[in-house]
Amino acid sequence: MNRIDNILAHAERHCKEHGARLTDKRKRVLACLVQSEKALSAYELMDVCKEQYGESIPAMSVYRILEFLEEELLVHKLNLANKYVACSHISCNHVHEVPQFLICGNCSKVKEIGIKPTTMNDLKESVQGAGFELISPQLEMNCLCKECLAHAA
Amino acid sequence: MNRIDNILAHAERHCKEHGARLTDKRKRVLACLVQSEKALSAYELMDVCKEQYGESIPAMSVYRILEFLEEELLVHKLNLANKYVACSHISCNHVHEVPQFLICGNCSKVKEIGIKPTTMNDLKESVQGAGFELISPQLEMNCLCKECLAHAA
DNA sequence: TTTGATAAGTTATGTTATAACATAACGCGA
DNA sequence: TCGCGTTATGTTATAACATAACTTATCAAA
Repeated sequence: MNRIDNILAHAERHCKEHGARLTDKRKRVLACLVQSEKALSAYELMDVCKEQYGESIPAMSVYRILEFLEEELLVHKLNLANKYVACSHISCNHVHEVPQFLICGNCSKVKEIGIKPTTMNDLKESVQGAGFELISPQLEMNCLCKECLAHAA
Repeated sequence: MNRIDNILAHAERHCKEHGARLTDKRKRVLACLVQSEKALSAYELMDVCKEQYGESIPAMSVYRILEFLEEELLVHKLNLANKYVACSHISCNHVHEVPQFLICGNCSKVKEIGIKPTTMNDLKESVQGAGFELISPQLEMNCLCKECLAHAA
């Protein structure tokens, strides 16, 4: 059983546990995202599905499927880039913390990292000091990955 | 001389210093942003200019003007919200640091805050540990402001 | 006053996202 | 297994955000 199938199996089990249905289309969209290893827009995802599975899913459906996958925590939306990325912890069984994302501005590669709780707390304090409350401590940061940095240099 | 005029005067001086022209339209767009005290999309800005000055500026021009104002560091683009906000330090004379933004997801109010250098360094370390390099340490965070929190409660 | 550069106008189009309504598939109790 | 409600998907239209490419106007310096 390869990596992708393993992840999909986990995803399926995760959905079943609370009566959500990971249909074929949903599975296919998720599979595309997992394979791509980088963030894709809904429309890019449409194209990839078409290429990989010869099946065209209308844009509207892709958005709905992404919405579903987000609710299931199988996919994250990156608001900075208006793209979507598979959660990198699908096959870990632990409940994962709020993710922080590093997005390569050049190739859309995404890395999900954890941030030290103390750093996060410092941030929260600054925010509260300013009279705001973090809705979601999901930080997204514009970066360059090593490879693109090397190319640029 | 009121607050807005004061800011505009500073902006004008700032532009003059290196030969950039703060034209009437640019000044008007900036004035709208400063007055609004919250983030506006390019199209909202169009509407506000129309209301406030009875002048309609085509969307295309608004985008170009925003681009100019960004280069002059008079305006920041918030990628998280696809909106634009006036820099809150126009009339300070000090060179300002990279800003961090708190964006109220409900009313688009924006607060520009500084983050402790130590916190920022912690972040940078985490990022580098993951093989990425921050392009811009301009963080944008989805928040709720006090007022909206109170309303919601 | 010509000229060259910058700014603004105009039109077309690309990209991301949602609304609104129709149809299909699925799953459960009668 | 039939009917029915729920959920998923299809379809079409349109909103919202953004850029490209080309034209015209304005301004300031030679």
